[in-house]
This record gives sequence, C-alpha cells and structure tokens, in this order.
Amino acid sequence: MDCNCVSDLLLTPPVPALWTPGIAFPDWAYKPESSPGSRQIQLWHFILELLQKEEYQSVISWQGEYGEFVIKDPDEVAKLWGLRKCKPHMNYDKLSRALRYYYNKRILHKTKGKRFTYKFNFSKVVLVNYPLLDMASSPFLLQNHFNGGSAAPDCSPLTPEALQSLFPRLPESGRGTSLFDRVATAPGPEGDKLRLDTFPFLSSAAPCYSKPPSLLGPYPRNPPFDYPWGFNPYLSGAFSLNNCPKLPPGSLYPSHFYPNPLQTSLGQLPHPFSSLLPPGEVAGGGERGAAGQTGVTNGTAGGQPRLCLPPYPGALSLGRTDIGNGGSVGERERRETNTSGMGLGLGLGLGLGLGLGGMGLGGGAGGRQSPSERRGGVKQDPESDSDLEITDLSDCSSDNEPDFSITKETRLSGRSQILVEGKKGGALPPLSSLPPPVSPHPLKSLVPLTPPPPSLPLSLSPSMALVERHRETETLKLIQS
DNA sequence: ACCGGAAACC
DNA sequence: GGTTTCCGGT
Repeated sequence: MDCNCVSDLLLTPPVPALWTPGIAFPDWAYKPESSPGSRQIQLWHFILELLQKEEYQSVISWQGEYGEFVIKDPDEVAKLWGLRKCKPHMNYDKLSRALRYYYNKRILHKTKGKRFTYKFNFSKVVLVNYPLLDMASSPFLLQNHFNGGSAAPDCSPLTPEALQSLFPRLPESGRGTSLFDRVATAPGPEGDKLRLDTFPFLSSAAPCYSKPPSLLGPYPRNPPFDYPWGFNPYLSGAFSLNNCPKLPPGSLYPSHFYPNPLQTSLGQLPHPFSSLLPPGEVAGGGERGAAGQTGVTNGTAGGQPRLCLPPYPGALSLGRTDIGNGGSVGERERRETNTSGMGLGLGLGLGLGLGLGGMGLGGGAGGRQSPSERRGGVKQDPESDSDLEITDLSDCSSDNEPDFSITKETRLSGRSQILVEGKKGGALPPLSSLPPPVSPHPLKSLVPLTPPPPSLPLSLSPSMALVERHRETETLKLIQS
C-alpha cells in the first residue's frame, strides 16, 4: 500500500560496460538474478544486506561466531523487510517464520539460547549463488580442477568465479564510483542478461574497504576481501530488483556492489587468494576502515560499506576447531563452531571446497520435506543435521568437514598450495601451520602483469582466454578514459 | 521466543 | 519456489 513499489526493470543495472560479449558464462549466470528460482530478493539475502550496512548496525549485526548475527531490533528488521517486499504488515513473527524455512535449506540455523540470533551457513549461501556451475563450458574453469571424473557429481570443482565470489572487491569507500554509477544508472535492455558483477573478480580490482583485523582472525594481514556474500550476483541482483524506493538509495542499494570499471585493471585484478599474498601484493588492506565507526551514515557515495565479513573471532582459531573430536561445546553448538572454523578457512580465501558439499543439494532447493521424508532419513533432520551434511560432503570432502569444508583441495590437485587447510584428518590446522603466503601466487599466472600479445589464442585456456579478453577490454577502457 | 504445519499468495 | 499469513504447541 504505502510502499510505492516500482518496476524492477527501472532499477536494473545494465550490462557492465567492460563486459566482453561472447564469453560463455554458465547459463545460470545469465539469469536475471543468477538466482535459482526466485527473481525477487530473498530474505537471507536481505539480511546480508542489512548486515553489511553500517547504518543498520543497531538493527542487526554480526555477533558471536562466524556467520552468526543478532537481530537487535526485530521489529525494525521486519519493518525493513516489509518495506522491501511491500508487505506493510510484516512483523518479526512472520519474518522469523521465513527464516525458519531456511533451516531445512541449511542456509541458516538458529543459535539456540540466544535470542534473535541466527547463523548463516556459508556454504549453502554460496551454493545458492553458484549452483552447479557449468564447469564444462565455463571459461573460468580452472585448468586443473578436481580429478577429472572420479569426483562425485555433486562435488563441483571450484571455479575462479566461485573463488572470486568469495573475495570480491568493493570499490574503495568514498571514491571511484562514478563510472559505476554511470553504468548502474543507464538502463540497458540487457541489464538482465550479462551480469559481470556476478564475477567481481573480473569486474573490480578496486581494493575493497578495509575490514576489522579481527575478521581475519589470527591472520597476519587483512587483505581486502569480502566474504561470499558481499559479492554475489544475487546480491547485486537484489539491488537491482529492489522495488521499494522508499528506502534510501544509498542504504540498501549501494552502488558499491557493482564493479567500477575505472578501478579495474587486470594488473590489479583482485586476487581470490590475495589474502595469502604478501602485504606488498595485496592492495588496500588497511585496518577496518577507520570509517568503521566514524559516523558514516550515508551509505552511498562515501559510505563505508559495512563489513561484509561476519566477525570472525580470533578466539575461534583454527586450532580450536578440532573437527572430528569437537570440544566442549554442546553438540550442536560445537558443530557450529566447526563450521566457523571452516568459515575462517574460507575467509582466508580458500574456501575451495566451500559449498561444494551442497551441490548435490541443489542449492538447497530441496526445501521442505514432508515430515515423513525427514523421518525417512533421506535428509537429516534439520534439527540434528546442523552443518553436517552427509549427502553432499561425505564423498566430496576428504573427511568430516562440515559445510564449510575447504578441504576439497584434494580435488584441486594443482592448487593445493593455495589452500589453507591441510589435507590431513580434515581437521583445520593450527594457524601456525597454515601455508605462508605464496608468491608468486599460483593464480598470478591468470593475471599476468604484462599484457600478452593481443593475438594470444583464446585457446590458451579457458581462464586465460577470459583474462585476456578482459584485459583487452580493460586496456581499451583505460585508454579511452 | 521459537517451532513448524498448513494453506494462500505472487 | 519463496515467502506470507495464521496458528497451535513447546
């Protein structure tokens, strides 16, 4: 009624200018929102949006373990949600019901004992965004991904884009959004087609805003990466689909979610694994944007995007996460903890296996099950399953990692060095055992500093070809500008 | 506060 | 499919 909803189309950003047509993205990537099913923003996504914005800190924020957030003001969140969905009668009760539906999908689960506290299941979140990537045709396909076949079908190889999605770069706060804005403002007929922003890796090299040191926990550096959610096609899609203009443009529909071509240059393509790179090789990196708490209220222009990364308590060191023999926390909570540990690994840039486990789960689309189904055990009881997903992870992970398994490196033969988690036991290795920054970075090769001859055959490799094309495009852009 | 079934809605 | 709405139950 009073939500003045507008057409999604009006707010749908056009195809990023730097996109080079012709490159075959997986089909799903072309869908308006790269969304498996819905074309509307989903609640969990919306939640992430809020969590990401500084201005909603008092309404909802990360808290506790990795991925855990607290709805500080249930009514307000409900209100915002209602606003977004044009459901004036929305309230926390309803909203929470929707959240509960995520339990079965494993996207979210409740942190028992803590009021209004929920916790995201990263892998599922990512999965939803990257359902069964079309590896076969994806130009991003890592050359040596997984063992070529023995892997269970539900264990999709991790593609660069997937990785990228984990470490997207948001434009530096307060700068360089012009082009982006322009792009995002000029509606285009193909706005829903190619979405480069789906692949932050290719679209933005801008150093992300800084984040709190704590986010990276024990890690020595704080490379500017974002977690899976800052990125995603979904997210950007959501922004484009927002239909409740009432919300401040800069608040929930920040432009920084889109890549800024101007800030892009292959030379500085954000590296998915930049977190492992030596300081010098990592752009940005500062401490949490001083902006963090400096009254940046305007979420748009100079607005410092709120940390995308859920807080990752340093205490939650990998060491503590002893997968397999848990510790002292309650069973369920313990598993959650483990997940957190994985989260860290993921955050470190190596969530290679991340989400893979859920592939079989079909993006969680399985959704609800009849009580009988649940009893049948086909799918674990949401109450007990927690993060342990037998179905997907069991055979695609080395061992017992929960959803956040990052141990899939075993499948990434050639990339093992970039993996954080050791392969033994599936237990997260103590930080001290984490591999030191690799330099030159394994993927550096994908982003050569010196532009190869334009004639470089695309056949070099899918990834290379893409990079090349992208480079060319970028070069042209730079020259033009 | 939280849960989850059921049905309607878009 | 993803909620939204309603509601009985813990």
